[in-house]
Amino acid sequence: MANLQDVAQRAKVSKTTVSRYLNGSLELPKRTAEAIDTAIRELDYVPNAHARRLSLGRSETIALMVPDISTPFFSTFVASVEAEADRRNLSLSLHATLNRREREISYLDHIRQGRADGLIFITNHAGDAALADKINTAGPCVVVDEDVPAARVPKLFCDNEAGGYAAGRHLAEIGHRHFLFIGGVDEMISGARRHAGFLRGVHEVAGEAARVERACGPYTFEAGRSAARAFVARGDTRPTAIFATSDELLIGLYEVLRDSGLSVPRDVSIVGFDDVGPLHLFAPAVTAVRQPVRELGKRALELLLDHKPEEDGTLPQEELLPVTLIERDSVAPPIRSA
Amino acid sequence: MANLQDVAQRAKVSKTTVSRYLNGSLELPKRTAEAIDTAIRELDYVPNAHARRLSLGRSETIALMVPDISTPFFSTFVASVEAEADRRNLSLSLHATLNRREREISYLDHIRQGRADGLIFITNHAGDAALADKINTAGPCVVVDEDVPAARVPKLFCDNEAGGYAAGRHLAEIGHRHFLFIGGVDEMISGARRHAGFLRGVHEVAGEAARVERACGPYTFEAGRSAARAFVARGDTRPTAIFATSDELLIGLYEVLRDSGLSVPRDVSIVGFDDVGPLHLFAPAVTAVRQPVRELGKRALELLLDHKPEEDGTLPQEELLPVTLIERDSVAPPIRSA
DNA sequence: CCGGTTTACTGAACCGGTTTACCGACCGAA
DNA sequence: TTCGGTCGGTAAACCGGTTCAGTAAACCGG
Repeated sequence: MANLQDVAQRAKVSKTTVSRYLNGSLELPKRTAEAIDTAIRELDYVPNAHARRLSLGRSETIALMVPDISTPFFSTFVASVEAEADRRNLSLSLHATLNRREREISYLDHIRQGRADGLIFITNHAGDAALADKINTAGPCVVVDEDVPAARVPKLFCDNEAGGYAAGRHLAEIGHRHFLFIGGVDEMISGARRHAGFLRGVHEVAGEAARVERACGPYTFEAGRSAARAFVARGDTRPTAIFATSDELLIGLYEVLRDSGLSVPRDVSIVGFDDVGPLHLFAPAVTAVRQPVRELGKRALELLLDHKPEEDGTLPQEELLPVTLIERDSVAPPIRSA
Repeated sequence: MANLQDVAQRAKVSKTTVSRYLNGSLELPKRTAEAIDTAIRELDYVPNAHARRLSLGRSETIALMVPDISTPFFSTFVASVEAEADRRNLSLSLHATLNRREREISYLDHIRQGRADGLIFITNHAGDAALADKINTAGPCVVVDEDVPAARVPKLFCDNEAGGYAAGRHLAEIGHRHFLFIGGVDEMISGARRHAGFLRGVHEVAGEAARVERACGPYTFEAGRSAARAFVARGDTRPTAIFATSDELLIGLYEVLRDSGLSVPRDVSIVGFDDVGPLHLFAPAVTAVRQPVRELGKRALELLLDHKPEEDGTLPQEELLPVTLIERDSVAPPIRSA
């Protein structure tokens, strides 16, 4: 393959000239410019990205770390980051961590190796100090969706508290007084904030009469199924409304409920969270708090690229994107008084 | 940041020694090895990936081009490729083409720039000669899921014909004689083969009595909706069974049917294709031909890495992965005789 | 004590760009 | 005639690894 030198030789100029001409740091008279253009065409010259990157010290690539790519939430997120990256002529290097710490840490080293100029980081487990430390020293990074508390980098979340609040109010206003909140452990802000918001919404409407139970767990199908099985097994002491705080939890929940003979929303009302999958086609269509996933992706990249490292000693900002409650058919007034 | 030279100096050896030691091309006595290890630790040395790549002439990265990342089918595919790439210590560079030729072509140039050592290419429109030419000259590449006819590279598809056949037989065996096939234009092998298989399956069971109509179009929600609207508008001359040949088509179809008052499977039986989304939770649960998406991703990378460029002049192989018909609740015998 | 082998390393070229610092020719003005 | 400035470039260092082709010293058998 032809390189700069070959082009220069053929155009009877120096490497420097060709390089500067191509980067626009040198105006050339028409004759010379044409000679170079011709040489490039004839040799089918394509610049070598590695040489360029080594020389420039950057990779024109940003890395994206997510727990799993195949879930609708993350894949939509990835798609929106990719679109924004492409708009800026950046490559996107994608890594699935499967929520495992050692993978997260090893990928963080990739950044230091120069494989990426910046990182958008999503984890789904409560971060620890070692992880935060890696993040703080890895280079440009933004943390999205779930907090890593000790990380001193820009952060971007959806408004989890407001989402929980909307779900809580909605269910309480329609008459429910006994609730099951599924998902999230308190170390994770999405769980803690959705829960706090839910409590606030419920109590604001229903006062102290309301009872909110909680089934903690990760945002997985299996956690949804297992919470649902426990729910079904309780018989008449069951809450009348469930807030399933992720699409996966909701799907697991739906699977078990559908097999259990319980009917939604007659026997139990349900509100979901995320609303990225085709929840409107489920039986019945699911009322859910919708996360602005595409905006999340776009904004994450903006934050990453526009953020200037702490000018003073202040902490980088934490930004919240608004959520929306989408009403469908999975919520109705309670029949039983539980 | 420390580089190889710094490490060498500190360990009182040469760059060469450190480099070869790290790459395992040199055995060292314990004392020297320890000196180097210590120097690396003390300087917090991390090798520079760009320098390494330039020197080695490869990028330890493979590129993946898909039309869209956010659909369940592609995101699952991406996830499986990523997993396999990670297992082999390769980075994955992700690109969404949005099915646009100029994007496909421009990304293909990335390969020649050395940004990736190989490419897994998926397109969703009938490829043309210019595209095939780019593919043939871009470097290591495999074409997956949909054909680019003139490309002389390994190809990997699911067994579309067998999938169509299974769907056709299944619907015919249960009593249907009048069908609507939705999706795919004939220039695309997935469409052509699914259609051919469907016809074969139907006619094998129902003989010449069977009528198969076809609504061509891309694999999109909107095409599904529009085919469904046309279907609903026909009133009593409607076919009694529909084969919707992608998850997106199926979802569009379901949306319109659900609003139209037609009931599945009483008024119309439906078989889908892909079966990646949570089709088992739809109302009613969808009978569908399942593609082995994860195997597709894993195998694609294997083909890419293990394929040696045409040893003789023969065309690289085309490989087919088997599909499965998953029976659920969207198929029943026809009521009306249409 | 000599020649050959092994051990333990090393110098310098090379990958292919970018960039700094500088140079020679020509032109217009003083 | 000489000085300064613009035009049109260029030589060479640099980015940070890998690797070919050796070499110096120790060792060892005869």
